[in-house]
Amino acid sequence: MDALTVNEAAATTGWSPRMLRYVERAGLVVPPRSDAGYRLYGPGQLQRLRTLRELLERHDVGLAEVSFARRMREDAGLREAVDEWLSARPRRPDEVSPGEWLRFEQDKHERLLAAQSQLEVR
Amino acid sequence: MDALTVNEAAATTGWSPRMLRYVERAGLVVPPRSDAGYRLYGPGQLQRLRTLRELLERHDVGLAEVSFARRMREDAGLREAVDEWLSARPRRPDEVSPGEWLRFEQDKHERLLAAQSQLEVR
DNA sequence: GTAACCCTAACACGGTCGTGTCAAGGTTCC
DNA sequence: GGAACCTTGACACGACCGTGTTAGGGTTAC
Repeated sequence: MDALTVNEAAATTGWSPRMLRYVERAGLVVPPRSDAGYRLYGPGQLQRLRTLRELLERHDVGLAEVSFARRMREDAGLREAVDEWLSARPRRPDEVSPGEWLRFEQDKHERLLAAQSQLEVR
Repeated sequence: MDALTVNEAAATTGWSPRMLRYVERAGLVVPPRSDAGYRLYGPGQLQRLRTLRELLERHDVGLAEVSFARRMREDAGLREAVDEWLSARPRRPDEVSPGEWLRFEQDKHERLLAAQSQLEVR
């Protein structure tokens, strides 16, 4: 009886039931089902949901990105292609000035924060 | 004089000038600038743009995903956290039935194709 | 000096991500 | 047998991704 239904699992992991279904759809935590098709979260899945949550919050990552990391890990061809492209840095060091490529991610973050403070003020 | 301006570089790499600026913003191919601020694409950048294009097409990946792969490569903390989460598979093999987690990506693809054929018909 | 090019900033638009909510219908439990 | 739960499917919504386009203003080259 140590298997929780979706609402119970949500309550003990900090996700919403909606998001638990979404996480399943993304292939990240897929619980087994009862005969009637109910999701049954065991201790393993619950732990996995909690650590996933930590991972996303701590490193500002999205589910899609973790999914992509998983895809790279499973698909050797993809992994090699990406790795090779990334390691083929320019012969002359004319390309990336350090601190430049951070702008992209930072801008996203700033826009997000700006949007949030708008909400708070309201 | 073996450095091309943004329009010329676009013509020889298959990107649009707009996208060349976007790719730069994503930190993937950042050309040096002339005194006046013009982007100057050398042979190295041009090659990199062509191979990037191949990579994206061949593996159905987006710029944001390559950017994320780069981020994982630079940020050891992130890389370790993601890798650890992904390798911490369930003790009992009750979690992912093979072929299940493919649905997510496939669905995306199908919806995309459906949308595209709508356009063609029109 | 002027045509042709470059720059950034911005609007626009369909698609995806993350999330909530609601509807129509099965299941479980008293 | 009805309340309280579960299922899938859909609409909604703001933010982001990929992309084109346009506007206002410098630069280059003839």
